[in-house]
Amino acid sequence: MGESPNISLSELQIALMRVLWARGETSTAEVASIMAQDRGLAHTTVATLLTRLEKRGVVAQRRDGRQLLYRALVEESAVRRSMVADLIGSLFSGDANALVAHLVEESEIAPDDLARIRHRLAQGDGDER
Amino acid sequence: MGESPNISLSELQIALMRVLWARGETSTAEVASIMAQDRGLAHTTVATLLTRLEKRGVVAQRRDGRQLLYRALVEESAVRRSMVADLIGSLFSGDANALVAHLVEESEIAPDDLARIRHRLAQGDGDER
DNA sequence: AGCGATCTACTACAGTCGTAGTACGACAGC
DNA sequence: GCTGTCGTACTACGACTGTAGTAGATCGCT
Repeated sequence: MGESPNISLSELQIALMRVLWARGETSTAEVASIMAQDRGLAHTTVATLLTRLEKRGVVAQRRDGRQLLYRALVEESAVRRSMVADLIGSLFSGDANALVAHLVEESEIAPDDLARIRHRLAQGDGDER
Repeated sequence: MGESPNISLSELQIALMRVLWARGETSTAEVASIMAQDRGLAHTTVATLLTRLEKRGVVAQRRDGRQLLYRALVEESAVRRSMVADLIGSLFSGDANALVAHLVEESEIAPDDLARIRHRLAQGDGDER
């Protein structure tokens, strides 16, 4: 079964998805107005992007009157999983720890945060929100 | 001055770079034979890839007789920095800690590793600022 | 000197991406 | 009912990628 071995999206595509992830089923117009606001994209551009994502199977499209409503078919976590794995595979020789080490070395996170994260995960464990 | 705000490379390009990073100045033939071995690429393909990287300014080319020798102009750490930052920016809303949390949640690293990494970095400390 | 092996340079081509215009159908207001 | 508006569908186009073939220069060997 299973889909989604390799869901890699561009920055822009992720921005689109982010809207769908946040609002669930969303009309082209709505997505377009957000993207227009955020980065001045023409709404035909957004429509094009969305149909492409649909053709790719990462979103589903449903018609409502003459509008199209889009809904994400992949979850954000799946995309994260896939893209992070790709990055680790290509840039860190598959070693996730090396990525964390890199983050600390580049001061993207403070060493203390590691402890904090660890605690948070250790106790709050049954996450799911 | 300054170069390198955004050095984003594809998986394949990284594979090429990896060779250059590992061996320093390397002839097309050498890179090509490695890539042929690793993923069956024709060596004209590799040559094309290398010239493209050169045009992009990420590697430098030097002629030795009729051969071309290539050398990386960007360091692996710079690419890591840039690509990891991009990923965090687009997929984790700029929150590096969220990336680490993701790694632990997806069991890409064990919680204990965080402590281990922290220790390693704490003592070997090369913190810069 | 000629021939084959090498190597680079140039060209090709399909696929994706970012970006958007144009064409056309439908709906709402006058 | 006609007209402007809104929305989708189709087309476009240049850049970049992955992939490689062909042409042409060269070098070494017999």
